[in-house]
Amino acid sequence: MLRTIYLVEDDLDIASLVQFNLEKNGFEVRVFSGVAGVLPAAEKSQPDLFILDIMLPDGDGLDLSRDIRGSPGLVAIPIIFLTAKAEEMDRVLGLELGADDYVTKPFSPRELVARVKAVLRRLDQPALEALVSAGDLTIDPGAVKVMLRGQEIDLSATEYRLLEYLARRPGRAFSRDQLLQAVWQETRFVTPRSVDVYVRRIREKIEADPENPCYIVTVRGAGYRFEAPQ
Amino acid sequence: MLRTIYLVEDDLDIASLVQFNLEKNGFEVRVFSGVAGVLPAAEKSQPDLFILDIMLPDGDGLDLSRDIRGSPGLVAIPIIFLTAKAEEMDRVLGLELGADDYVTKPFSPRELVARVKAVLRRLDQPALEALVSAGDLTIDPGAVKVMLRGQEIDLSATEYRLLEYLARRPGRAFSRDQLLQAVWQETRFVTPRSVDVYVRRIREKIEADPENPCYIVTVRGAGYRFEAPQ
DNA sequence: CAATTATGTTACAGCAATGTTACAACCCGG
DNA sequence: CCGGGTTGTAACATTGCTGTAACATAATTG
Repeated sequence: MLRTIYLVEDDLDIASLVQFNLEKNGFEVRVFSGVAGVLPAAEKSQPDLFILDIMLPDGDGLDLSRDIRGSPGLVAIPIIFLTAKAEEMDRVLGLELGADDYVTKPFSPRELVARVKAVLRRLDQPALEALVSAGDLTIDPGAVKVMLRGQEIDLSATEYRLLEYLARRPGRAFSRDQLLQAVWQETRFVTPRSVDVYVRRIREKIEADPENPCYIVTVRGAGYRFEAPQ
Repeated sequence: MLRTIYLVEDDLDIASLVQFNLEKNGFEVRVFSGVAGVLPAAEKSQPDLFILDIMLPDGDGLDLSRDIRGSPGLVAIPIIFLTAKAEEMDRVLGLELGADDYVTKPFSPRELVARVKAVLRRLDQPALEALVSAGDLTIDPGAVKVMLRGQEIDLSATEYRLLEYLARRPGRAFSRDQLLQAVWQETRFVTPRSVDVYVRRIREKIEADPENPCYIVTVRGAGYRFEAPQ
């Protein structure tokens, strides 16, 4: 999907540099050299992201962002600020206008592109990032991290995916084949028995007593089920 | 259904920005600028979700969450934390306060709204497969689990399949051959008398008095029938 | 009431499902 | 190209399920 970015920047050197780099990365860029005209255009064409310089000849990027946040159709569109000085950055933070990120000049075009992608990626995946908790266990899908009583647990990629899949669907039993289908993408060359081995490995890491598991319980004849203990 | 969210945040700019965005998405928002008064109000009106800033003028959001988790009426209500720094996030996870998610400042209103929705959606996701109930007995086909007066009953795979088959068709009698056909796939090598044995085993596990069964009753000359007692 | 038939009950041998361990192939970063 | 970690499988161990037979008991019949 083609993403459109509104870049509001009066310095033409910077503007064309940024524009070039963003377009090279597959974004459509529309450049404004001042506050004027941004809001009406945005309300019409609904960009995917704003990059706002703070100091502009005909106004203030912060005021513009306030207008954006005040417009019902634009309130949710992410904003990245460009600031020349640290003090300005403090103002951005202080105002808590829902800035999604900020970059201080001088900046590298690559860094800015990376941040643009990060912000858009983050907004694409919000539902997947909510914490999953059960008993002493907390899974942070955003960080791809598992905590047990405050201690980080080291899991391999497959172990993590299997645990997350089960923990997101607590109380439901899944057959080995279902798990292979969901957690492994290629089910053809993988034995259902591999699931047993991975369940064992996870139990070793998260269960107080791996012989009497309370998180991933065996459902004889059916498969495995994740349970929130107690 | 109108969902009520308690927002505890001392920065009025942030609070009103969040309030505006949540209300725009159909939530009712009640704003508190500090810890004081939150708990009594919550115990009265039972909000659907808390959003807690961690640093507050008159206390600590973490302490407040501890109180929420300690109150019987509020223990299950989800909490999303607002944190200024990543280190604070680790504290949230480390303390095992049952956080459902966290958002670090600066955040975009859209992201926060998305996370609120994700948390609420996750909570009212019921088992996809409907429960089968009869008397003190509840069968959860999704979990492949049988509960008797709230206690989980341990059944073997065949015992479970037979009980589920009968319980889904209460009041109807089935011959041993019919049951073999339905519950066992291979009827050729199995004696009809095996059904008797399995009925006995199930009775031992679910009947108060296995000699006077009230769930699986014998229909002399015909087979067995499941009944909802009382 | 005895004979007959249907169902209940128990114990057990065989075996299928799962647990467990070790290992070879593989991948990936240094 | 080397070393550490990951991955999937095989092989063995173990658990407890499974179905049957044999006997016990209850219901039905004449």
